[in-house]
Amino acid sequence: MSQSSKSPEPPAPVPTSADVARRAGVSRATVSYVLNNAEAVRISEPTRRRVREAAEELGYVPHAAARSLRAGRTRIVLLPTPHVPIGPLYSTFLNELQWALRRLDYTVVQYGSLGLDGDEAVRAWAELRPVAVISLGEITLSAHNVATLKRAGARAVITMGPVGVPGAHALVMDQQEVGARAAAHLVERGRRRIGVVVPREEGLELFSAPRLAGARGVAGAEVEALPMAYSEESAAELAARWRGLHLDAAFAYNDEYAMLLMRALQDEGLRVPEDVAVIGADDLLIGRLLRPRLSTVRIEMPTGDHLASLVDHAVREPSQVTQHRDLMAAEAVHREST
Amino acid sequence: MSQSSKSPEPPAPVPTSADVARRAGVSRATVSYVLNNAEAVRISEPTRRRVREAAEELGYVPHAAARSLRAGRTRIVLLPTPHVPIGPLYSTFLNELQWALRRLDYTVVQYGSLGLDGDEAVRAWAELRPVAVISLGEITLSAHNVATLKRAGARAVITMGPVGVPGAHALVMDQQEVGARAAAHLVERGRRRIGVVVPREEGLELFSAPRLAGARGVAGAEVEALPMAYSEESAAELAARWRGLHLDAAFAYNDEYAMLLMRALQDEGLRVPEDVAVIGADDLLIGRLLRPRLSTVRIEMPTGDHLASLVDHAVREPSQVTQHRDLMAAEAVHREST
DNA sequence: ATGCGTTGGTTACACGTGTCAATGACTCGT
DNA sequence: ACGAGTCATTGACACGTGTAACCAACGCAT
Repeated sequence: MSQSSKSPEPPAPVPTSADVARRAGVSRATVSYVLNNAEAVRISEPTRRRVREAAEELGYVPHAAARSLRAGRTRIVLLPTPHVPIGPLYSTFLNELQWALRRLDYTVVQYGSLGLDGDEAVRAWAELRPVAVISLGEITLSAHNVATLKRAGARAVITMGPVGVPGAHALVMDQQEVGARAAAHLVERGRRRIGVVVPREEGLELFSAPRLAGARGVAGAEVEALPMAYSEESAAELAARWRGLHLDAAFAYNDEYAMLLMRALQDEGLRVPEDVAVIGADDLLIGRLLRPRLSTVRIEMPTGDHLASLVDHAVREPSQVTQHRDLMAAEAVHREST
Repeated sequence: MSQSSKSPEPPAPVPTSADVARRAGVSRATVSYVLNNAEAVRISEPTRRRVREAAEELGYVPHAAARSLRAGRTRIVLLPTPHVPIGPLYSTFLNELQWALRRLDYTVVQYGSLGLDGDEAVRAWAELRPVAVISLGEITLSAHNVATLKRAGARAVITMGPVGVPGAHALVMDQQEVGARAAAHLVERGRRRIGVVVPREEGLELFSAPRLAGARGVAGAEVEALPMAYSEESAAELAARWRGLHLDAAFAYNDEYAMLLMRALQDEGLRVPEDVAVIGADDLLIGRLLRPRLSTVRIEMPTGDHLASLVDHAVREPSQVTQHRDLMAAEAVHREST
């Protein structure tokens, strides 16, 4: 609509610091000094003003790539995110983390592995020369991978997977704990045969597999894996054949899956918790809205700000010693469904 | 633990293409040609092999910043995200979008406005020289802002807010429609005095305000705004004073808020839908689990792939004509709570 | 007049890459 | 034997920035 003039396409090249210099009648170096508030060099106040005005008038914006090329380092934090919504708990955590990093003046780059194998994915990451990498464990990186990243300028490599990697700071978040707490809770309350609901959705194995394994490891519990998709149909289908499974308890990947299953079981005429105990995970608020109220496993996640400042610290002080911290705490919360 | 040698700190500088050239015994130009599979120039097969091997052995990884500096353009898509979890519907949409963009070989950069005013935020964005910007409307950008971004190399500026911006491709997503549909549905069913639940959480006004306004615009409805936080306490508090409000219906920002309120109302002894009709929005799966089943407004969002390919198209063919497309369709879904 | 510190600025290089134009080495047709 | 034409490769420049080293002019005491 508001097409400019008839001018065909002189794309009005983006102004550089040289343009600013010309306009202010000074050298490019002076421009750089002024705009970066360099204190080591003395520039007279009138000149400073002229430069600032020229920059303003031209709408000058420095070129981040050129800048970090010259500097030899970036402020990029790479955050390879899984390509499936992991659940509300992690979504909010990631969101929080991003903002905390942004506040510390980092540039957060989302980068998926995109089906590449580990080495290729890491190479792709390294191209950006990130100053830090926070891997959630979508791809498990080898010691060699960590070395590659570090040589490419990464001063901190943080893995949040279930297992630490040599050379990387590890924030171990062992999802097994979640499964273990849930199963233990059920066993305590006299249940023996536990069905563990495993999402059919791809990409969630990263979290669901350890949770299942954790449940398996609890003494006194026989567990059976039950694949189920996140849909009413799938839940109904599972509920329909429930009686034949001879289970007295269910532990679902998630409160959402647990709610879905519990409703389907009730619709099937099964009583919760008398006939079957149901427990979820993540302690979502909505889990408390059903009746009976859903028992769950509360997970103590590190706060986004905390992790961000930890990253920041690691960047400033690239301590040789690779720290391992266990940041996960999980505890069963008894409500009414168990 | 596995501290390397006693070597103090020779940080083993990251290898450049010059290093590869030296090792392969060729010039840097050749390396570039080989590694980029340049077809215009013919390089003998043996040389190609030598170069590839040298690169492999050194673990050479090109420097993205240098590359895009030279190229004069990037593949960065800037995605300024609101700093509050907007809701499951949008979370999954954004996630989908990111992956779709990644598949098209774009680099997605999350960048928050960080409390800066519009101009400053846009300047910060422009530093990255993104090839495209997808604004969700967290900050409303002026025509001047769009011009700034375009001069900085953005070939597509896409706003998803409620209103188009001159110069930008606009994917209008008018949230008012949602409120209007909800209110109309309630009026149709004989309700007159509608309480609209508005989240207390900051940052959601972006979505909640238009939805409220949309409800206000419906003839035959008296609407009252009811602030409520996303917590059981807040919901209970609102429910406790419900009778005094003399309302016969509630429209909540979200299915989640609706569920929270509905449960609180029921706990207060009010019958749904007899005493009060409740309708939510976003058509979340869990909304169907409560009894009565929650009525809602289903929102037809563009798929992530669709938007991504639209971005891609806009980047390749920077059509002068700025398109406006209305991508939002909303319809009320009647279940049991209204 | 010479030496010297201070003020206010500039010149020149480096960062790592892509690519145009030029250059040898070889083959070939006459 | 000699220019014409391919083949394989290289030298040199540009992209936009930050900063160390240098320099002109000035004031001022020797």
